[in-house]
Amino acid sequence: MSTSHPLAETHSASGITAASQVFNALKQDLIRGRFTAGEKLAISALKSRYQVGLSPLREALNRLAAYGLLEQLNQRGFRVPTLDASELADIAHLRTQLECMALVQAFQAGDAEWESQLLAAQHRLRRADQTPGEIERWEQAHQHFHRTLLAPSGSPWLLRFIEQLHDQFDRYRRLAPSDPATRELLDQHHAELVTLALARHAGEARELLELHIHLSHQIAKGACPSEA
Amino acid sequence: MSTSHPLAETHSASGITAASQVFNALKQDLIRGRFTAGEKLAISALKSRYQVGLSPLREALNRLAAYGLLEQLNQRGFRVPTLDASELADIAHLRTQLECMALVQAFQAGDAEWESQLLAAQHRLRRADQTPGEIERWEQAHQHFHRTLLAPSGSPWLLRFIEQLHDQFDRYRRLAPSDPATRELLDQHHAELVTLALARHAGEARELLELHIHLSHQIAKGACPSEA
DNA sequence: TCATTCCAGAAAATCGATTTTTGCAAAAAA
DNA sequence: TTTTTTGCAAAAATCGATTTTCTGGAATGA
Repeated sequence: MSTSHPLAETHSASGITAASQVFNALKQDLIRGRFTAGEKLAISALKSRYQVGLSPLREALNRLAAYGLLEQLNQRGFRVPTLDASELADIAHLRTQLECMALVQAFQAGDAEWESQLLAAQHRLRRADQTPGEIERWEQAHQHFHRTLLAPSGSPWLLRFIEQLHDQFDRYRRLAPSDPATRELLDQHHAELVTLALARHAGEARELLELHIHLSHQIAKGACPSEA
Repeated sequence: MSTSHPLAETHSASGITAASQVFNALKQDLIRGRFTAGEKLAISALKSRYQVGLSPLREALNRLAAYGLLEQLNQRGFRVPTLDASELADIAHLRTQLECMALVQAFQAGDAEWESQLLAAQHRLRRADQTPGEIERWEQAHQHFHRTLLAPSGSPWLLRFIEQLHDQFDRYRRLAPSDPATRELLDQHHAELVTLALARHAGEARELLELHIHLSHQIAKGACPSEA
């Protein structure tokens, strides 16, 4: 657990269900690592933290459990999944496989509109700082970049799974320390990916994406409980 | 919608949460096609159909929406997803990719225990009839066979996605008509897959699995709304 | 001493009622 | 006629209270 967290200043953003709001807020907090891995969530605490009633809260918890960001114990509530090096390896490996598939498809289907959106996304990512105060903006730009890169892939289910794995992966990555030099290197990958995308060099892009995920994996490992 | 459906004779099977029970029952009914594709679910009707209160019912609906067996409209409840030929193609294609990946891994990791379980699963599948009265038993044996085939793959997330796609695929397959000759052919595949698995002929098995899914896809197409 | 049973207190799950939102139809205005 | 507004029933979403289940420690018995 961590600091307090008001859900919304302006009471109830119009037309959006309370359950969805808690879902999104909780999802973000889980990915950001605001809860301790393995922690059992006290429902009444969440209730006051997010300022909602039991029903929408429980609906959000159920959705998150189905999504894989929470574990549901039989009659003992919900718990934050633990971090585990072998699971991270599984996630990283699958990400590589699935994202490479989507990348090749995107290269075939991507049109001029996609190219401009990709350039725009990369530009926004470049401009965002990874400084503590701006980290959320950067994270959003980063996610948007990777999403844009693969978007033209005509496979909704593939993109869905990739998104899910990305969220899982980020649980680790955002908790792990990283040095500026490595961050710089990763950011360089983004730029090179754009270049390769515009030129439709699928093979090279594929290799670079593999490398990109592999390096991210190395960093993310830092979040795993130390080995005995 | 269809016929009535009592959830449980013996009120509340011990230790299992009501929400989970509705979840499972609803999930099965959705996969079996007991609801019309595109239908909007009347919550109060489900309430009496499954004999539960609102809270556990809504929790189940939320979980199913996160799983992809329901769509959640903004403030207008839940609807059964429509059947669409292009989505089916996406599902079938992805199944091929993912299951082939898992198959190769399973062939490497599978041990003697796996081999016997696989033989057992295939035997049970052979003995089960696809007659109307026995169809549920066959479906269960069929699912168990495919699950066993890929089980040794060391990738929990891959298996999770495969399971999810399988459920999606079955929504189509179970609605589509099939002739006995084709069914016989598919069942032959199962037997051959076992043979190839025992011999660890990954390449041939891979091709056969591709063919198997492709043929299933052809059948499942029959469930899609007719083209204009 | 160790294992088992029993008993609050706490937490989760569920229910019934209330509040909010939607959908539709009838009335009013253009 | 066509479009917009208004009002009301139906449905969804949410709340507060109740019921059920779990947990850990004290009491009991071996």
